[in-house]
Amino acid sequence: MISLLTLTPRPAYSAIDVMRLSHHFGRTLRQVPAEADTVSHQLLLRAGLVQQLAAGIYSYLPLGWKVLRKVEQIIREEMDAAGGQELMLPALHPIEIWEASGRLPLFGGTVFTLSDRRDRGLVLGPTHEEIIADVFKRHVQSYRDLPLLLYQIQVKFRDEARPRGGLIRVREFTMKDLYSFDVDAEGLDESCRKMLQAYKNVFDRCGVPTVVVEADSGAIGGKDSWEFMFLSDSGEDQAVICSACDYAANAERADFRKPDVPQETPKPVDEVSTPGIKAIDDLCAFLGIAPWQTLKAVFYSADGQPAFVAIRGDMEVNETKVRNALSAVDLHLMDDVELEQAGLVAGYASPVGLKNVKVVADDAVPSSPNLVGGANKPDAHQRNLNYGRDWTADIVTDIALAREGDACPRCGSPLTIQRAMEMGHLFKLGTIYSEKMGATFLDRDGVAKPVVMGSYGIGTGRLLAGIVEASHDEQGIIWPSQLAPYDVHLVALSMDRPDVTDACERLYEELQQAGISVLYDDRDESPGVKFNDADLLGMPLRLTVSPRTLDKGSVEVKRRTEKESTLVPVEEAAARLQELLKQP
RNA sequence: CGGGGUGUAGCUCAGCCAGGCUAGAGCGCGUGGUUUGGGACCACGAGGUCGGCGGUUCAAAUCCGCCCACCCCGACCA
Repeated sequence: MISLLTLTPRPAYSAIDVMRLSHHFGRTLRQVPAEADTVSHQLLLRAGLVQQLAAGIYSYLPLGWKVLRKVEQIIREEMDAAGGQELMLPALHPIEIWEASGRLPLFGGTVFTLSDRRDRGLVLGPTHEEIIADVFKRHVQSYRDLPLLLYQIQVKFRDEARPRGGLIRVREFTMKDLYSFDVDAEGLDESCRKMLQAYKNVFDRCGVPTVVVEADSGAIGGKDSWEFMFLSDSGEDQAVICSACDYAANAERADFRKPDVPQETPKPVDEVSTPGIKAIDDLCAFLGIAPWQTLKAVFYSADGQPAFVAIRGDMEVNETKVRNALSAVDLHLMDDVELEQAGLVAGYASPVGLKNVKVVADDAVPSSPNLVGGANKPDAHQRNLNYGRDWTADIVTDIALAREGDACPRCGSPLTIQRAMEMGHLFKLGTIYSEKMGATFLDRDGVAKPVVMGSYGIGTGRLLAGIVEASHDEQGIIWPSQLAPYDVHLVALSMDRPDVTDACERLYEELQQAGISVLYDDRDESPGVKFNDADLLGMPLRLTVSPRTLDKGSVEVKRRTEKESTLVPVEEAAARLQELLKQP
């Protein structure tokens, strides 16, 4: 064994030791920056992990980057364990590939587009299904090559209408996307199961509690999709969760049992004067009836076409369901101008006798007799409207929004609604991309078939925000030990005391020799500053060395998660820390 | 895109309504000194196109107009 003394002295150019806080880049903030609203955003800024450049565009500073890389490493390990193979795809895409898939309009304005010097159209990739399908089709010909799981961890760009919440919703973001390729639906099921487990592992290892919910697949497409949701008030999504069984869904997608209404024989239609009465509540009060006895009309513009949406008065419209029912990209409530152009009278509209307007009715409407609806003229309503007899819809399907207290579609117990952050999303794409992109393989019988695809994403920056949301206290971040930038925060009190600095230097070396990473606060700061920074930065263990502890031949060890500290003899400190690091 | 809010020093903000000296405070930063177990103290100091452009005025951080940026709610969104 070579003695340490025989090693060449450190060359001068490596003299900056960045694990000493005096040299470490990035500073802590005492005050909360005004722009930060959510807890994670505040802590990420205060601890000096990230810095904002523009709306939804962030720099990662050394400490934040270190953690992000650990997050990526966990993801990488779980993807590899599931049989995934990592590759790297371009961020810059020729616009033609997006035109080929026909998906550009679906993304609308959220795709960043640009031109090269020859005026060719390019896209800053918002996601990579098209690109991976292209890679696939050039390399895979046979069913023997399947199943196949390919993934990438890289930057993507989406010009979000509204970035928000620090890292929760950004415009330039790093995302892990894994794409699965299978011969058939059963294969896809299996790949999807693998990913469900892999995702569960990732979030468990990151210390973020998640629930799996049924989701809407939006612009990514496909038949089924699930989201991993972290229930948090800082989230921008709403999760509908059954209070009794395991039903859980994104509010965009959630179903519920609609209350049955008494069946009665249809009565004759009868017009009633309702001056100034427009809202359902007013109508009910005026006529002395309940909301479920009314028919509510809501007007949307769906890709520029007027749509009349009819739903019973005791329910609200779920716009995502309407959008899906109409296969529309853009859906918005009609404004006054659009209403007038379509010849509709807000507050008194009725589907009866309506022409040239697409009518969508909720599926509870046909079984709800004798409803009160508008008369298609001001200040009047009609009683006893009956679906089938008086009017029909172009589409009858579920378009109702699940609300707090509604009955679970599975067990009938009350549903709860909670704010949530979408941590991961799994899509069963099927063959929609492979057909458009010509990604086929030859099956056992030599027949070319479109490959069955799945896509599975995790936003790494958002996950970082979720980790901080899930693990912090009043004082700052509490890193799960597997993600902490350093294992130990070494705090020297009284830097002017040689016994303190000597002990710290020895411990600093000794711990590193033992494979423990150390952030050493060697600054000439007061104890309060150092302790507060240690709490804010959130390393799992704090090791304090001061004249007071050295008088007892000891140093002080404290877990970030605990209030109390313990004195440990200096010579036992390294062993003790090592032991503590092994226990979660 | 609709609604609301905010732009003054690295950060948090006051000053603006009621125009008027070299534009302020706290924190942070630099120098020197005193301190040292939960964001210490003293002294001195550096640091500002008052978001931008235009207008009104003898005079604009302050009043008016246009624009831009950022934040929040909604729409939209993986």
